[in-house]
Amino acid sequence: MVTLADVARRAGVSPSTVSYVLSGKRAISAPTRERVERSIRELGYHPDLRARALASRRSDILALMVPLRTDLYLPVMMEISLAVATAARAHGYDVLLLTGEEGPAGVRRVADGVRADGVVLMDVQLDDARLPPLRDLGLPAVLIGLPAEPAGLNCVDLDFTAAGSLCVDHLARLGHRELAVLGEAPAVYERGTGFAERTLAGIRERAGAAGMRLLHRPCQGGYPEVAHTLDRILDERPGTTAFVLQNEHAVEPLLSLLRQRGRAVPEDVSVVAVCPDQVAEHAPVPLTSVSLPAEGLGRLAVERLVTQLADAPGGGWARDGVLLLPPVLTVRDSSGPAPAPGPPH
Amino acid sequence: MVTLADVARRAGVSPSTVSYVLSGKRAISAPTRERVERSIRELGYHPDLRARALASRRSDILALMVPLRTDLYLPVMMEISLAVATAARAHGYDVLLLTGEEGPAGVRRVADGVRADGVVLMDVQLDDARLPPLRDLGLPAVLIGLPAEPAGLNCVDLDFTAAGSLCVDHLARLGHRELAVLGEAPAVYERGTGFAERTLAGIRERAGAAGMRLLHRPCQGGYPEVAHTLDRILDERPGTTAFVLQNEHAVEPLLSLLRQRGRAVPEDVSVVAVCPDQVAEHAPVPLTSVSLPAEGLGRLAVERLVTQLADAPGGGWARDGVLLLPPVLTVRDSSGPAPAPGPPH
DNA sequence: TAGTCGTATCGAAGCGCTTCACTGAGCAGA
DNA sequence: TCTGCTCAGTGAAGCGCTTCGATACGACTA
Repeated sequence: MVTLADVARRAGVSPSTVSYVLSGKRAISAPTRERVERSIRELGYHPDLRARALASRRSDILALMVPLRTDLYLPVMMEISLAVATAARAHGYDVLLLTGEEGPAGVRRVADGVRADGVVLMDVQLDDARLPPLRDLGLPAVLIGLPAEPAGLNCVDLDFTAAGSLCVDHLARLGHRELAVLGEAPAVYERGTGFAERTLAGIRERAGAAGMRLLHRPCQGGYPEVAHTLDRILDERPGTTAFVLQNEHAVEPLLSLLRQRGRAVPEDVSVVAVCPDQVAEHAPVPLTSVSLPAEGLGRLAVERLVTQLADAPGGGWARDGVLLLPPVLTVRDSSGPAPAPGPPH
Repeated sequence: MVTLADVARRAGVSPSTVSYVLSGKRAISAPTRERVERSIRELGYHPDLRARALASRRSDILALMVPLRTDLYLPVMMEISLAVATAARAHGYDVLLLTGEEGPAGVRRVADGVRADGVVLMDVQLDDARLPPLRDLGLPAVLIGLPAEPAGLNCVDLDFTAAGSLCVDHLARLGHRELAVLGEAPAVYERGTGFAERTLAGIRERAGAAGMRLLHRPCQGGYPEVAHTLDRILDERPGTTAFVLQNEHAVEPLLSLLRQRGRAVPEDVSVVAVCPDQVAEHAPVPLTSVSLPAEGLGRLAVERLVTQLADAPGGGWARDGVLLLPPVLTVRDSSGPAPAPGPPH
């Protein structure tokens, strides 16, 4: 193994000089730099990152805690993770992959063992058990999601409240008066996952303002579950002409079942979803949707974390707090004017 | 920060003793061990993993290279990744997340910088550019997938050839004589992704032996693409009564389109898929399928890598070479006896 | 000409842990 | 009684890099 000392010897300089050439933290004359660089090239030297991490007290590693859940939509989690990895690399960091399974213990492990300089947390609950250790240990962090108490925390998320409002605005403008929300799985609400609640809050508020009737039903993905939920909705509110959908697993079943029930989309019923563009575009009927900017969230999280690390290497707290991305609604084929009131189906 | 030296001082022993208590590499008398352990507890000591990595020449980190592709089925990649992370933790390792984007350079970076003790490679091509650096640098590795030249490499994969055969056997036994294969996206074949070819080989061989007519069409996911491919197939071979499906993105569209075309599943047409059980179970018609054991592959890869590291810490090559998991076919609702020959549709 | 400053480089002291060679003490066998 | 073990524990030398003074030297200023 070639070490920095070998490089120094061959270049006829001291090790510190080589180090400074590498880090650029001190001025080095052109001829010396050249000699060192040649020596590096000729020996095929690569710095040992472990030694660097120990001496410099920074590992150039970011930890990423990915949820290990079956009720979330994996492609979104995957896309965020890959965006985090890619963005981190672009900033010279590597990414350590932790699973949500580890919970607060994982945060402690990383902080205590100084494995990473900072951490990105996904799938943040309103009352997230990982936050106390984060605060105690002063580990620089960015959350993708919004806890109940975000004070002093660096958070990034889609503005789901505004997203919900946006969906309702769109439907209200089209003349719809009876709205049903097909939400995430019950477990998602039960464990206090903020984004589901926030979307609903946005929907509720705007529906109330617009004088629309509203029904909300959590819903597991899968045909039988969606069928059951849909039938209940149509039974209780036969006049429902609009759906807001926040569960990627329910997209195919819902569209398929609506057709089976004889409701044409968008002629009889409009559907607006909150989901990734890819899902909206590839649905049997391309969906009018508010896009879930998975890639953007991942990238943003890394950028904020990197900034934080540069500003306060020790682990000072974030300056800018919460950043909510404004939602964007794209009109596709699944939404249209409310049908003229006619005889119930 | 509490260091090992602090612990030693408080316990009244030398640092090496503390180290040995921690690692268990030497016998320590019960009373001494107790004193050290108490001292650790009282000081809240946690070893600095960077320092440990430097001194012990192992980082207890495994690198995982995840593909960054849009034509693969993300949930499978995600499931494998999470299984790798979980299994690694169970063996005391952390996981470094690399993206396929980095290619051979990523392998070099990890090896040169000694960031990880070994690497798990996903999405292995027949002629994979990451293998030469792997061999040159002697980095312990396990591939999930099978390259063209697996000699001396530690590989884990589903036996896709056998999986293909199994599908055909099942259909042949049900009396089907005309078979169509809806494969992965063309790009997947073009870049030489072994598993797609191997499945096809298994199908071809067995179809030939059974005297079945066979048609293979690569197919992108999505409705328009599947519709186009399906129509071509039914046009060229109107008598087709059986489909083998190897593209998760095509599941919903295919079933939906078959129904639209007036072909009942399984009465008129049987469909057998190679896909994760979850996909098969949640399809509109639960699919007879050969399961893709994503979780198992991830776990297995880690176990083999960990074994390899224990056996030959320096990075000797694997002993057992290639391990192909036997495929398992589960009969569900999408396959049935071939319909009696009748007038073409 | 002496004093001052800035620049380029060096030396050495770490970073916190592991590990090897060694020391004593206790004990069995001869 | 002496030898030869084993068992517990110690000390010190690293692991390969960073970083903080200190130094040497030429160029300016006064």
